[in-house]
Amino acid sequence: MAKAEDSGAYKGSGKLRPEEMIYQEMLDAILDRRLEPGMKLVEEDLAKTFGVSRARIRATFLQLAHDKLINLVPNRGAFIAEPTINEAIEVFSARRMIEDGVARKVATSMTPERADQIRNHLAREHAAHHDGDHRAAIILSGEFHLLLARLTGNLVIEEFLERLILRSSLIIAMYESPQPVDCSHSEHDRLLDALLGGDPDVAAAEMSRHLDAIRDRLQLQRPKPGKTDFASIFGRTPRSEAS
Amino acid sequence: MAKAEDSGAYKGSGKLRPEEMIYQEMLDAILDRRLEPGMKLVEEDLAKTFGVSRARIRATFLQLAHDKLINLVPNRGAFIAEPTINEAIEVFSARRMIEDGVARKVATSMTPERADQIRNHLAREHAAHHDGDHRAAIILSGEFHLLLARLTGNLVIEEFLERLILRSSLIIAMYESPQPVDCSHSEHDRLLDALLGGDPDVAAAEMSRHLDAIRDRLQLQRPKPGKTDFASIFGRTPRSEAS
DNA sequence: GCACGCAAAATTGTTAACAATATTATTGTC
DNA sequence: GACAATAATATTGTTAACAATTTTGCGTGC
Repeated sequence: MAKAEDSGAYKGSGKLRPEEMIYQEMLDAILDRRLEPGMKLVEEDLAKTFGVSRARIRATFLQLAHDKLINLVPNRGAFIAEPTINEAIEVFSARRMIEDGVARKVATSMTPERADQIRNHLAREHAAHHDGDHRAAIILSGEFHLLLARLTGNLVIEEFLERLILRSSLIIAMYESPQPVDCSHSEHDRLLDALLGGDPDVAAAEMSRHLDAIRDRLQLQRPKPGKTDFASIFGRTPRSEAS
Repeated sequence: MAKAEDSGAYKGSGKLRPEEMIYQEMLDAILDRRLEPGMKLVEEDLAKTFGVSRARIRATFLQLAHDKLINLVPNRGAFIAEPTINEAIEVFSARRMIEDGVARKVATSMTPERADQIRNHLAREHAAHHDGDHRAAIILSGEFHLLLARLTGNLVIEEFLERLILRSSLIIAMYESPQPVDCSHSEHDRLLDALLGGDPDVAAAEMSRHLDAIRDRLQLQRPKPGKTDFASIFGRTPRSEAS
């Protein structure tokens, strides 16, 4: 499916290191759910697919495992992560803890230029929604939060939040409700209003509400979705078929 | 100096995976400044020292680089990180942003058992100070913050803060003032009082003050210490010696 | 004496082969 | 026909050798 092709065109000047390219490709596949949670990742298959050595794939695995996007099991291999309900709750709780602080800082250091930057981004979000581009909308929604993190001017926070947002994307892809009631763009509008207000407490409260809302829109009651769990799909216990 | 020896005694049951052992040993060496900032880490030397293959060392490097404790330069190798003054400031700023939230959460979820856990830890900190064990004091001081993170019950926060505290330890080791006025144990006492008070705002304010105090005790005015920067050590510009 | 360039050494990056482990298929037994 | 033991296969873990790159040392010319 997602072979490496010849490529070299869409990545600009072609100076990009192949290792980052592979990481990015796998990332995209995970967030697109072309690679489903629980799926086994065989080193040699991937190596052949990308036309690199196993060692390179192994290094990429380490990176993905560090971001909690795959699980590395000794002697067994790599598997797409299957964030549990509890993990999902903890991730959004952690984000609230951090992004409250982000909102506070951004609210108290607002400038006209920064406000324009945010408005600019929101316009793109609205456009994606208008065009019905669900995938772009999800990505832009994440990048909105990343933009706020960047406005704090703190690279440490920015980098950590970037990873946490990626992890959130996997969680959302895994637990989102069948009919995506994705009204988060209007929540982002409200967030901008709060940030422009300049009151750190109000901004933090609005951020908390927003992140809780995202979490609450998820279908976090199912015991464990994903993978090829036919038993849950067909609502019966497995039995052997007649040969 | 820090050879692997035969070892096997101090790591308990001996079931510990060697990869984690190597990471831990290198970590200790970095925080002890047996490995100085800027120092080159040659793969083969380390491989022979620890009696493992270069591949294993390479994997360990990736982990350390992810924690920002070493720098990985393509085709050049690995170097002990030299956090800049700006990085130091950002790390403590990030910690304040996060640990304010931690303090808030701990203050509002305090129980007698948890209070005892904290008091228990403080007793160990005091003991280390009393014994003049500087190294133990620094480690325990970091673990105090980690304990609070653990009390939030959020593994995401705990793991991130663990890395940030390690990074802080490197920064402190690099920038601490010659005469270590390490009065942070009394600040931890005050922090406990604030947490017991139950007021989240008070607890957060006390945490902010404490982290700012640590930062302010650092000698963050020097342009760039570490390495073999003879020019700054001898206060003169380099010149060639007569052969 | 100093700068430049070239060659040698050291070091990292990569590949391929081998060993250890886990998974799957097969066979035999009840 | 179901279950257990065993062999065959597939996959991961590890090692060693080779290629590419950088660093170092040396010599030459100015």
